[in-house]
Amino acid sequence: MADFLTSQSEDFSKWYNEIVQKADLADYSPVRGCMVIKPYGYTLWERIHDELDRRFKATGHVNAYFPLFIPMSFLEKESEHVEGFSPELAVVTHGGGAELEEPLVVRPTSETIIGHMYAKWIQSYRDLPVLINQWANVVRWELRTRLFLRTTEFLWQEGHTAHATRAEAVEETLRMLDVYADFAMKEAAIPVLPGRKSESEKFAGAVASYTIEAMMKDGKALQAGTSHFLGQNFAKAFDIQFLDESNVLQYAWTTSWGMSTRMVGAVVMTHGDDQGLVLPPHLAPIQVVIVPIWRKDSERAAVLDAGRQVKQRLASLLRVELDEREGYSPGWKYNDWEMRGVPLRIEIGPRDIENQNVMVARRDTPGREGKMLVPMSAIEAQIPELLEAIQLAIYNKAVAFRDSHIADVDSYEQLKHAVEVGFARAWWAGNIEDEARLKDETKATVRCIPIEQPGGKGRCVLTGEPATEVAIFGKAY
RNA sequence: CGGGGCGUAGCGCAGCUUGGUUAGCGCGCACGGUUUGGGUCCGUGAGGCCGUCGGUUCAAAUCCGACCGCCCCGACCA
Repeated sequence: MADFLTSQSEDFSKWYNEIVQKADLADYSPVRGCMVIKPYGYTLWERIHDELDRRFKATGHVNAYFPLFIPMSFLEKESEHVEGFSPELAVVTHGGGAELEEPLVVRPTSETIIGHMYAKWIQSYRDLPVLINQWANVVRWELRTRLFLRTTEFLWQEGHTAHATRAEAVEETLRMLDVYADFAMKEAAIPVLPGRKSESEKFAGAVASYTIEAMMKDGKALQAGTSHFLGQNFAKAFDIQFLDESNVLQYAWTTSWGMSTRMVGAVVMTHGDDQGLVLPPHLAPIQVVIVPIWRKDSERAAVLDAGRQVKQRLASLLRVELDEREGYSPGWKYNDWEMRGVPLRIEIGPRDIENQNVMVARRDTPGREGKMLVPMSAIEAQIPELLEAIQLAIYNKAVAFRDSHIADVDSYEQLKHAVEVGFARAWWAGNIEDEARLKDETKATVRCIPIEQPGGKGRCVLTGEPATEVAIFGKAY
């Protein structure tokens, strides 16, 4: 594996683009910055969708769908919100062959239109909480794009909730942050740092934004999911009011939270290697691929039959495919599935049938060390276990990488050095101006103020003033 | 919008400096055979308005100009 910490960022881009291409995840579209997600890439997104959706349902959320078009005036109702998003809006000015009276914005996010609907739906404290999620596409006209990480249009889910009290809304915000962190760690095997966004990095219109930050293989930070406490800002802008138990008119407290197709990019950049994609077993659309091997036509039937039997025995336990393609050598197939990141490969040939075993190869351990013989009788017991072992192994590897590239620093000089090869962790009491200075001088930003704090007091790494919190600093995507 | 690179077959590229046969190579694709335990090998074949427009010239992929587009690095980015 090439070391991207010391190399140019062009090299990392090249490596990343190659994996996306080799693994057959996505393609460029005729429209600049818009990505075509190919079938295999989409199955990966479906896995992410399913795992997240399961968690949303388990926390009492339901799905709904809101329109793609939002009247421009809706965005203008929340001043910070429109200010934050206006540079990146796609605006529809014509429809039905005529100029529209009011331009329509292609949603960059849906707080406004959902806020408008919630105002109609919420009258009483009995209507609360409203816990709705939508799976949708959004458009943000970014100047510079990157497959999966920042595309003009992307798929995501956005949850929007309304609550009767501030405490409930704050609790919801943190609960969903926790859902994201849990998903990232347990399913995507990506270690993340949950924390609060700094003032300058928070969502336009939020009271507080929370994030899970992951470290990519070049030491840069990727915001992998966000959860916002919106206070009463949007409720006031859209008149989301209700009568409480004592017949007093109150503004609701709202939250929003989202995770996007960017997660696919995060998986690539966290686990991928020179050979291609490496997928965590829990997310892999295909967890095990069986490659049949035969030399003579006379062996073909028996080998395929054995392959089908193995597939059938495993099918109820995991996602398994048998590669029956004609005209490709086993070596070619190995390579093909390795590029696609399939965690386990089972090879079955005449020798294996004779010895009543199968050759199993781990994607996360290339070469001979990743190969082992498993008795045919033990596959139901051992293959799922192996997948769990891989899931754990790649997570631990990612944790080890990240932790060895986070430096605790207590001087600005050390911070500058640390963010060149990873994250820095230091006391922070800076304001927006200090953050701007930090970015100018180091290209790094406050990635988050972690939920887990060491306690005690220190001196701000930039200004030297007293500080009560530590922050994570790094360069971001 | 600034800096750099590049537009030639589906993909990756050579040819351009010094204009001149029918524009080439690798991969991929189609067909036939051969092979299959780490990307088999051989043969045959299909596939091109050389980014667009204009200029110079007897003659332009090649020289000149303009434009368009793409990639990378910045700026921008909850």
